[in-house]
Amino acid sequence: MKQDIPKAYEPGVVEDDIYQTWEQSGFFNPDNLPGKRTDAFSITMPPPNATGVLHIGHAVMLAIQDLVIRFARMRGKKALWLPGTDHAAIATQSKVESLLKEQEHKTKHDLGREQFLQRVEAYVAQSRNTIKNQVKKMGSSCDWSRERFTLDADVSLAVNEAFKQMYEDDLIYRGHRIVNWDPQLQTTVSDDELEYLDQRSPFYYFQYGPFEIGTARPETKFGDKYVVMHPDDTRYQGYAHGQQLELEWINGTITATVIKDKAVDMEFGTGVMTITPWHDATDFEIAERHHLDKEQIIGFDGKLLPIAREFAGESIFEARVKIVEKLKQKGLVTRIDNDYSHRVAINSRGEGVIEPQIKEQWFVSVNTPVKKFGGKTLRERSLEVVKQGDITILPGRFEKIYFHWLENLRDWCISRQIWYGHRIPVYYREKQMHVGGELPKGDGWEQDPDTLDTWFSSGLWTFSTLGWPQKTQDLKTFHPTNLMETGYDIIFFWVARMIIMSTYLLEAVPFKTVYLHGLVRDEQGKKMSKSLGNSIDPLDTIKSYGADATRLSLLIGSTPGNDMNMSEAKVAGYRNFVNKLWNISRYILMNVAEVKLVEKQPKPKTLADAWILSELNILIEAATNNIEKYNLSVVGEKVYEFTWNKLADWYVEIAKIEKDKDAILLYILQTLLKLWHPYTPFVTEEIWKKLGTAELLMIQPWPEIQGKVDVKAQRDFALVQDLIVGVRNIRAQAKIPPAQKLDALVIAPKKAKLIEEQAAVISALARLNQLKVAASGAKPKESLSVIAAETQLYLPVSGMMDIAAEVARLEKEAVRVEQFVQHLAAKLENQRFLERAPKDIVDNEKVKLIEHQDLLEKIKQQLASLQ
RNA sequence: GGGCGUAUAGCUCAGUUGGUUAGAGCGUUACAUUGACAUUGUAAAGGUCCGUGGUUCGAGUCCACGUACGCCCACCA
Repeated sequence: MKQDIPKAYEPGVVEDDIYQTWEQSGFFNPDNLPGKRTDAFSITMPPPNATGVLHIGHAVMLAIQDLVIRFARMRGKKALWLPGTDHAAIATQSKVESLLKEQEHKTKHDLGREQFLQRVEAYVAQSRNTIKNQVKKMGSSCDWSRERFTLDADVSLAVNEAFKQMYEDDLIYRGHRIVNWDPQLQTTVSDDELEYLDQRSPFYYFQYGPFEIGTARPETKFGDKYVVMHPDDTRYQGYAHGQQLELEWINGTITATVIKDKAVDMEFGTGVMTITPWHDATDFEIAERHHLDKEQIIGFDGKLLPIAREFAGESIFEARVKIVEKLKQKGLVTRIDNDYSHRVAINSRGEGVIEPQIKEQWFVSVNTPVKKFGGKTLRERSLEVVKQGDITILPGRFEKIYFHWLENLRDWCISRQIWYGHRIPVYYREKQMHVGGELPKGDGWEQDPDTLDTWFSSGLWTFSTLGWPQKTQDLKTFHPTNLMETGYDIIFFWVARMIIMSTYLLEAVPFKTVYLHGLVRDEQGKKMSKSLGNSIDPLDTIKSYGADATRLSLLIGSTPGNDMNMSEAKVAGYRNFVNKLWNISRYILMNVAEVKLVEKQPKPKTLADAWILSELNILIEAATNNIEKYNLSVVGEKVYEFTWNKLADWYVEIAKIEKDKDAILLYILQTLLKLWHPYTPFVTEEIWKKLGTAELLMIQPWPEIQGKVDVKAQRDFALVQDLIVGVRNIRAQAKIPPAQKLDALVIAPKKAKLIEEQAAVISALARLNQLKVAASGAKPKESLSVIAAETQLYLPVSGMMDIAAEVARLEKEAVRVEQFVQHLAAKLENQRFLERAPKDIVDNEKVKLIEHQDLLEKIKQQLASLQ
């Protein structure tokens, strides 16, 4: 039955329909998969922000995870890819705040907590579907029936339970600490969410009693009554720790105390500094060490407090200038360095300049011994599971980075002063405190106004999505998950936190393998950004080139941990390939007598058959092994190479000459569609439909090797290729049209002794030339048989020149091969090599020697026949 | 300041515990081509594998130092 198949593949026409078919089949849900499936394979999708739009970073994550999960599904696993969205507390809240300001000129305080949160929820509900539909555009085969949102009731329950358990185990405590305070968003910001801007600003030197101190922040100096120096600093040996000095300062005479502490850098400035413990983390630590007073200078609104007297109520930037002026008048300014550059911390989620402040916050203690870890701490346990190999991080070098980070990890501040998010499950009534998710009985209980750091709930994501703390069947089946695939930029934010939470709460790792993909950059390797105008929108490329081409361009040429460059030209290139695959299929389907499924590998009848089937088997094995090892790019390249350079360029061409290849062509096509499916699900599924089966490709079993790899066929076919290409070149140089008959002769000699036949072709070419050059017109005396008769038709006199070129090429080749043979022979006589090199390498070299001696012999024969 | 990387063709990058005579895609050039392919084919040109030493029978691969670039972390007031 001949089918009418369009000449070009049009992704835009078919992709949405195919996705719908997949979704309706129910096979995204592992419970519906056919057959008996005992092994589970699960991936939890890193949840995109609910209010976001799909960007290229999501696209790469979806492409990789979909590939892996489709592979697992085809290999007969109970494959679950659990999708979700994240509430992204700070980002979402500030987005809604700015909308409110723009549209209604209101702040969140005008609405109040309850109303404002309703607005946020409405906004989230409306934009959540957008990203969900965009995820589908990529072809993501995730189980939407298990989709979770980080603020879902059951997920929140897990969050409260985790908090409670950790509190009861003394792993969560409340304390005063320096936090990064964002006066603009009125919230604390975690260390990981800080960004630094290089700034050039004046650096002032002031006279502070007998000392000269330097600062870039004069406005914090009101309360400075401790002067600190290094205990080993010989310049200040005359001053003793604890010594008190009377001195003139901004607002009159004060008493300063000398503190000796090793935190001071003797090389920096004058080696003396005053400290402001309330607004500087280093100073805070010094103050803690020596039990010094801490005074707040700057309010949470970023304005100076009454301690600043006449400057009270002014912003730090206004006050800075005035204070310097006042000190100048008092003659206390010794010099000003206008060329001082330092870094200013800002909130990466907003724009506020960070002001360190002391606040009462909730913390997770990473250094408290945990009973169930036999006294190990959360930090130590998290290090251990990776060191022991319970978790593998790809690429390996990130394990080092992970260790380094954990070894230096400090307590984790988990409270945030924003409204949107998981509210801290703690209730207060006068001096009573109740920890737990439910409002305690009785009147007058107030819940803590703060919310939890997003990463606290994200840390539970692999199991809160599976029903924990309930002991669900899903949790039992799918946890620990098999793969966590995410960008290397959030290894600390998220990956480490998941390991901490899961090892503690479940006493199990959250995942067995971590695959960290790189950043997607533009073709010059620059970061993509809207302002540069160099970003590629995956939704655009899907529209113009198709989801399959978009996926390929993200999958091939990308290795874990390394950034990859992306350009529209690259996507266009893969669109060409997808179209090539389409046309190969089109040709096969239109030219076979009967389209049908061929499950068993047909018997090879000719050299070309044996060769292509061997190549296919090699490909199947390489693809399977490498996907299992997450060498995803390599597999794409190999299958690509097979499809284009082996199947299309050679085997399909040969099939035009040799007949009776329907079964093999169909078998190869089917196998290839399966191999491609995890990479390019849409086009393969579309072609599969035309094979006359009602079953979906997505649940077909992954191909297995059938039959043996015929090494001899591979070697012989390589010679055939050389011969054909050589003859074509000769003809091309002599401007003679290609000869299909000649190709046919070489590809399918009538006799079995293939190589000899080829030699005969060569020798026939040479002989004919000689004869023609002789211009005698004499008939060849020896029987050149059919070969000569055929070649005669095409071979020109001028071909003699090309024979000379061929001889030159072969001679050159002979020299090179001979050199190599000598090299190998010498090596095999080298005692040290024989003693020291591993046995398999020695054997390998012996085999190579024989092979190359053989090859040299053949080249010599060819040469002889030409001369 | 501490840590982790990268340097291979004009461009983007592979190169698997050291073992052929270093590869691919794109681009360039030549030739062929209207075909299953307006998205095709065959080939060619193009390399000091950043530099200098070292280990080894053998180094793009391992080591040391240097140079250039990138990223992450950090308490220099």
